[in-house]
Amino acid sequence: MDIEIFKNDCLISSKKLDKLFYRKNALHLAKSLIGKIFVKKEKDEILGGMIVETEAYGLEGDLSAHSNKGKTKRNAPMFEEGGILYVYFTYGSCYCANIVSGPKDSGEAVLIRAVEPLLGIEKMFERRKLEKNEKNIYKLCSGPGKFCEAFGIDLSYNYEDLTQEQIYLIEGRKISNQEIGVSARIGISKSKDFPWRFFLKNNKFVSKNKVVVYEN
DNA sequence: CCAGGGATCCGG
DNA sequence: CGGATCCCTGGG
Repeated sequence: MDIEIFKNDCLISSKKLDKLFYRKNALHLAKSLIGKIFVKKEKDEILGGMIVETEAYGLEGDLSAHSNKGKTKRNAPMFEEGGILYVYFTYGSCYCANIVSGPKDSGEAVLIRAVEPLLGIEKMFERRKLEKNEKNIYKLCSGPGKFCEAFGIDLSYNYEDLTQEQIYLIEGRKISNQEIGVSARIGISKSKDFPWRFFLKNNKFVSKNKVVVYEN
């Protein structure tokens, strides 16, 4: 079963991304994930959204990465080969989803910080317990915890293989380098100034715009 | 701005 | 063990 997504009346390529796509390092992956479509198939529903904001974690010298002090039970997915999900629970309230990158044992991942909802929007309003109106569309997935809540992602999706049928990414629209903004990552206290956050410029679905933006 | 919330990690 | 911290969110 193939799916079709229309955005601005243009059919977006539905080519599923393969294992090789996820093997690159987290910084490179974080940037190339912008514009890709995250797809989750449920029992009687398909959820989809364009990734508009990401952060890279776990490369050399990154003190804020969960993997920075070696493998533990929680961060173990980060040490798998790229192409699976790493989901964790934080602040006693929400889940965050990362896409594991690089070869096995590299300890790298990319946090999905925001997506632009495209499919299954009704369901997302339901899960996020938001009144359905124009303004609230921007609150559905504009943060890592919000995204997981809207898409129904919890610990049962930890280690989920993105080359399988339930959750995967498709090609989406081609994004040029000039369309991608760069900044420091949000909500961390170590390795604060690393310019490892990427987002689609002028997109209303990114989580925060009030951050220092670096030259790309 | 701030408090809630629970898992995880680290030092004693 | 306890206490601090945390890739956050929602409500002032």
